[in-house]
Parts: sequence; structure tokens; C-alpha cells
Amino acid sequence: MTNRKEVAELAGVSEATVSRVLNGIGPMKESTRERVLEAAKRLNYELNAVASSFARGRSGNLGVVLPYVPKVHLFSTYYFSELLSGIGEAVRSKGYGLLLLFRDPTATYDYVSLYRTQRVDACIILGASAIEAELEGINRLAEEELPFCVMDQKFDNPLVSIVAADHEQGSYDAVKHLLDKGLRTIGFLNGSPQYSNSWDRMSGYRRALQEAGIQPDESIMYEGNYSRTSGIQAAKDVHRDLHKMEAIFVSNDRMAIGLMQGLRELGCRLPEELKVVAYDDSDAASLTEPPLTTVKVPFYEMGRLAAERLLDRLTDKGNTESVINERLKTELKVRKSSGN
Amino acid sequence: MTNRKEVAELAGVSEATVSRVLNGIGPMKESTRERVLEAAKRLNYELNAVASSFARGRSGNLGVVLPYVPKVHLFSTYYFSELLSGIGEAVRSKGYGLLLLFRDPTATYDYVSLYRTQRVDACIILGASAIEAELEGINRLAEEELPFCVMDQKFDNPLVSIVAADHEQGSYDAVKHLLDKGLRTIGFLNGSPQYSNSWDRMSGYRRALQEAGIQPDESIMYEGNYSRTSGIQAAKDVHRDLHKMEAIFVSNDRMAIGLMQGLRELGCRLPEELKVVAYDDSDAASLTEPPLTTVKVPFYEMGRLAAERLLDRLTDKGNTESVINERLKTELKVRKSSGN
DNA sequence: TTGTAGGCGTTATCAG
DNA sequence: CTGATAACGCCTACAA
Repeated sequence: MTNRKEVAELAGVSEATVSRVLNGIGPMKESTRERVLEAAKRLNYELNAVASSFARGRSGNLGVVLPYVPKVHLFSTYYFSELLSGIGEAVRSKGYGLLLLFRDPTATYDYVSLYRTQRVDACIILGASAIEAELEGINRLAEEELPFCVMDQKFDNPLVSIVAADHEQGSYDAVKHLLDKGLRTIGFLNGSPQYSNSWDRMSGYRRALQEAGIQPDESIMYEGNYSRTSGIQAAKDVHRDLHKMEAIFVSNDRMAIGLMQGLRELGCRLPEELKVVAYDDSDAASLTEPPLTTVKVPFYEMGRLAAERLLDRLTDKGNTESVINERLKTELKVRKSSGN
Repeated sequence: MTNRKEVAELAGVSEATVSRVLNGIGPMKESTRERVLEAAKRLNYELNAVASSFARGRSGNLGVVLPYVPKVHLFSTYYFSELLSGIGEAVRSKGYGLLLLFRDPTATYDYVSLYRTQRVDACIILGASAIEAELEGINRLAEEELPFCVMDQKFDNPLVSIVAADHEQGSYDAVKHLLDKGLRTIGFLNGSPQYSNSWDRMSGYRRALQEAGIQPDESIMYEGNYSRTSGIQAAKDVHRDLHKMEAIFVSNDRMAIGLMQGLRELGCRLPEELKVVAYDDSDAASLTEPPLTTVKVPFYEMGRLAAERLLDRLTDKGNTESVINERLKTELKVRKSSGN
């Protein structure tokens, strides 16, 4: 592999000059610039990224931590591909690399080590939950003031950077939509409590009901784990309680899809017998029968925002506010499942 | 950041010994090993990956090239998340990093440069097509004998490593399934011709028909671009030709979903008026009404296989066969859309 | 089994 | 504007 020295020789300049030209640093005579570029092209030379990283003391990579693979199915793949696309866009436009890090299920992930080993300069944590090990890992990151950002999950620690969607409001909107149609008894199938945004959804649900002067009825609140299977399982209970509710709010599309599937198998006609509002607006939302009324979440934007902020911080451009705390708006997409 | 020197001092050994212990290389006295490990832990020391890479002359990363983002939607996100999960598994188990590379739509991607800049030691190319620029880029890789692998797309060049699924056979099976039900007039909605596997599907379709003594009827062959929208668009033509066919084979689930949606809007009852067999077995396949009979493709396995082979080759373990050429089996999943 | 020392290709600082 | 030159942290013969 040809290196800087050879280019320098061919161009008849010093190695330092080659570096300057290729990095576009400092003033230089146009003629030497051209000579160097010419030589580089002739020799098929390009900067060695590893050597640069080493010299600079930075990897030039943004890490994206993904939950343990099998669990990916708990989230929609839609969620990840949108987030990743957004992150990818930011990363590319800023000339960084995107390192994918799959959480090791066995070892409690030591986030700090990613930085110590210098594999990443910053990282975004997807699918974080509120379990102890996770909390610890993330608090450590905050303590050491490392550049990182958690996606869509709240933490008490004010030093933890977060980009999230406003699920409290999103859920409020969803339930309000049903209330506005004159429906009064509205059930709720929520996802796993280890995610803070499940709690947010619950708050939004309650707020909407209370504002309408309706006392929330615990007997029509159910819990799944965001998987389709858990939606199918919930169908039995929901079917049993069908006389108690006219509609149900479900915390994500996948569960809603499972629920509808299960209900239909139990002979329930949708949306006639039960109106459904779901959450995410994934690709599948418009495929179901009836198509899902659902809350659209700007995953792509969230990914891009988190990455941009993080990378800007590295470049010291936006060094002003070091902790990121963004809450993006959701949007209700009305389709047939809510009875339109 | 603490470095090797400090650990060496604390442990009372040379720096070389520290390296040996941490890399588990060469024979060493158990006592010194322990002393070093102890010191490393005390100082919170971990190997600097960038420095290691630099010294070794390898990045330690496997690159995965993705098509330009907006186009991702042409493939199912299912496809990518499965492939990535498989690749991720292999990469993790072999201690490599996974660098995600989004194709730049503007620049013709210069794959070789990824290696020259030493960003990756090997790479897997997803969503490659048969356009000129792509061909050139890939042939260059082959010429330079760089370790890479193209996913699911054929190339004439025998030096190009490929992991694919046997779509000829998969398509044959799909059509055979319909023939076995006594159906004789079977249409075909294929995807974009710039992907070799579209041609494979066509071959399988024709072979099945010919084996059954049926003359393929060009007037019921349609072309979309693997997107749902293109399926919806095809619905008009298919509906017009409905009297000519009892069934249709569609090259992927997304188009099939669009097609069914479009047909239904035109008043067509499924599967009564038209049997459908699709391709991919994505998550959505079982969500549609009726659920899709479809050909399952082992994307996860394909990803894992490609990555493993590539990384083994780097480690010189399987240096025997340098060109990878694997063709994995597909499997027909029978559901209601084909009229069962 | 362990220590010594050269080298990897840049970056960045200082002179000139 | 350009050239020397010391880091950077680790790997790996080679020696002992």
C-alpha cells in the first residue's frame, strides 16, 4: 500500500506538505497543492484512516448500540431501520463512520469501555431499558462526561443526554381522538414497564380520560411486551371484557396487529365491535385489515438529530449546551381501525 | 487515558509482556499473567483498539455496504434487519467491528478505497445491482483480490464471491405449488431486471410451467420494482387480465401486498378469484388478509455465512478456497393466499 | 519465559 | 508557505 512518503518524493515536497494538502489545512501555494494531488492520484494514494485515527487519538466512529439480536423483534424492525437511516445520514454528512454494536447478552455491557478502547468517539444507545445494569452503565457514561445519547428512554440523571419523542402527548392525542368520536370506555394495552416510554403512554392515556371527566378503569388496562405474540395473548382478556369497552389504545403497532388478529379469530368484527388506535405508524400499519389509526413517531428525525448533536459536540461547534435533551412531536394518522 | 507503559510499571514487567498477556500470546508464567491482569484492572486499562489496529495494519472492521437510504424502502426493511443480525452475530463472535457504509448516491462508490484507507478489512455488499458503475466497482475488488462478498446478486466474473439464495428453485417451488393444485394459468409479477435474482425467478417460473407442459404466456407477465407501490400499480393490469389467469406468482411480499390491496379495491375477492404466491416471508406476510403463501429466504443465515467466511479468510483459517460461492435453500410457506 | 527496540503512517508543533 | 521531527500506543521479531 502506497504511503505518504512515496507521494512526497514523487511530488518533490516534504511529507508534512502532503498531509496539509490532503487535509486542506493551512495556507499553501496552489502549484504545490496541484503537484501533490497529482502525485497522489498517480500512486493511488489515500490517507490511511487508521493511522490518522491513531495520530489524532480518535476513532472517527460513532457507535450505535443495539439490543441483543433476538430481542430486536420486540421492537419493530421499522423502528431500527428508520433510526439507523437517520443516524447514517448525519454520520455520512459529517464524515464519520458508523459502528454497529450488538449488545452482548451474557456480559453486562460496559459502555465506558467502548471509549477506553477508543472504538468510538461517541455513541447512541438504542433500546435502553430501566434494568439495573443498564442504569449503571449509563450513569457511568454520564459521570465520565463522555459524549453519548440515549434514544427514547428517560433517566433521572440530568446529565444523561436524551433524544425522545413526546409519547405522553402522543398517547393523549390518540385517546383524545377516540373521545372526540364520543367513545367513553377506552381500554389500554400497554407495553413492558421497563421502558420509560410505556409510563409516558400511561400518563397520556390517563390525562386524556381525566380531562374528559372519565375515571380510568383499571380492569380494562392490559400489559404486553410490545411483541405481536403478546398482542395475540391479550386478545383473550380483551375479548372477555368486550362488553366493558368501545375502544382500545395499544402501545405499538405490533401488539395492535396481534390483538386484532387474536380478536378476529375469536369472532370479533373490527372496527365495528372495537375501535383500535395504535402507535408507531410502522409500514405494517396500513397493511392490516382494517388499516390502523396510529401515532406516527419521527424515528428518522430522532436518529439524525441525536447523531448530529453528538458529532457537533465532538467538533466543538456546539459546545454551548453539552447535555442533549430533545423531545420530538408525534402525529396521529387516522385510518379505519378507529372507525372512520 | 492510561496506557500500556503505566501498567507495565505497576506490574513490574516490560511493555511487551503486558501486550502478550492481554492478547493471550505465547507462553507465560501464570504469576506474571495474574500480576499484569491485576495491574490492568487497578488502572482501568484496556487495549487501545485504534493503536492496535494501527500496529497490526488492519482496522478490525467488517464493512457492510448499504444502498442509498431512500432506496432501502425498495427492499423490505425485513431483509436488511435479518441480514444485519446475521452478520452482526458472526462479527461479534469473531471479535470484529461492524462498520455500516451507506452508499453515496452522488459519487460512484469506490469500494477499493475502503480498503486503501484501511477503514475495513473486508466487506459485504448488500443491494448490489447490475448497473455499470456497480459492476466496475465490484470487478475492481475482484481484480485486487480483496476480501469481499456480494449478497444475493450474480456476476459473470468467477472471482466475485457471492452468497445467495437459490431463487430459481424457490420460484420453481412456488409455481409448482400452484400447479399441484391443478391451476394451469399462472401469471407472474416480477421485480426490477437490474437484479440478477429477478432473472432467476423468471427462470424458475418458466421451468415449472414447461415441466407441466404449459406454454408460458407473455401477456400475463408483469414488471414492478419490488416496491409496494409498484404492486398497487400492477393491480390495474392484472385485474384487466383476470379472465386469463387463476393464479399469480409475485417476486416479493411487498409487491404482493400492494397487488392484493389494489385488486381488492377493484372489487376482486381473494383468494377466490386469484391465488397468490409471494416471496420473502417477511413479517408482513402473515399479517395480510388472506395471509401470504410465500417463499421463505434464509436472510439471517446468509448474512452470517458471508461474514463468517470472510472473517475466517482474514484469519487464514480457511485459506483453502478463496472465492466464496454459496447458494442457500429457500422454503415454501403455505398460507391462505394460494387458496388453502 | 521475558526484555529490547524498531517500525507502523499520521498529526501537530516549531522553526525557518 | 514549507520542512524537520517528536509524539501516538502497540506489535513483534530477535535476543537473552
